[in-house]
Amino acid sequence: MVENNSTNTTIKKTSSSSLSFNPSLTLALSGDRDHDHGLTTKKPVGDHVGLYRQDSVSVGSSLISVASVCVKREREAKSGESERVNNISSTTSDQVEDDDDDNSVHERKKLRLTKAQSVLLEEAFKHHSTLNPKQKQELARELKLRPRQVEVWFQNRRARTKLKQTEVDCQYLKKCCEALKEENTRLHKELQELKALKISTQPLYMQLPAATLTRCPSCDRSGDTTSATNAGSLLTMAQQKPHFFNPFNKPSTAC
DNA sequence: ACAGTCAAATGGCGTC
DNA sequence: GACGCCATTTGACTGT
Repeated sequence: MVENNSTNTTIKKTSSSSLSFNPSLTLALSGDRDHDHGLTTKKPVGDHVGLYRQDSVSVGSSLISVASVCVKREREAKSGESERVNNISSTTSDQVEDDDDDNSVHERKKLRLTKAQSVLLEEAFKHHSTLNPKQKQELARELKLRPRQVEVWFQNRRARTKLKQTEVDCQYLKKCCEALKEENTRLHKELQELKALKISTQPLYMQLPAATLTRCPSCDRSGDTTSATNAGSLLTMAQQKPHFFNPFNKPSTAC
């Protein structure tokens, strides 16, 4: 994929040797970079840059013409550079698609959309996050871009939206996690308090460490208090007093 | 000069 | 086969 980047044409000598690039693609002048980060380029640009300083681009139908005019003027400004560029850039988007693969030069020059193009694409995205072929063609025609470029822009835009949503979800889950941790800590504390309370009211033999409470040989019930996972089961086990096997007692008296 | 960021573009893969 | 999604690459640009 190769684009006719006017910025490069102005600044980089490499573009002069790449006039066989697909000239139908529109590229933002360096002056348009301010739509990305609110900053202007520090590089020198051509005389036609001023044409693109349209910070107050309106949305809606007028946008289309704004974008088209920008693109058209950009191309007109480049008319002196290459006759071929001029010829093809004045063609329709259908023709734009034709030379997708035929250029032997496949340097990957990156397109920078103009602000108007970006705004129009954003507007379109607000209405539908995906485009049907007809919409794509139409949008591409309005923007003087190849349909594939419009398609790619929408794909990347969807990816950005998804990423943003993932970040929002992540933040929400983090908050949930924090809340659950707090709740868990609180419940643990409560459990300890209940255990302490329970033990202090139990008979002496029931306060023996779990290790000393072995399996009752006669009824095969466990006396291991570690299996009691909550205060309720603790209570149950306490009520089943005969099944706690005290090794200090004679087996016959265990149960 | 270099690292970091953003976004256009590519290629692979799955789905319809 | 066209299309969308995803991971990745790559070029343009900024900040230090």
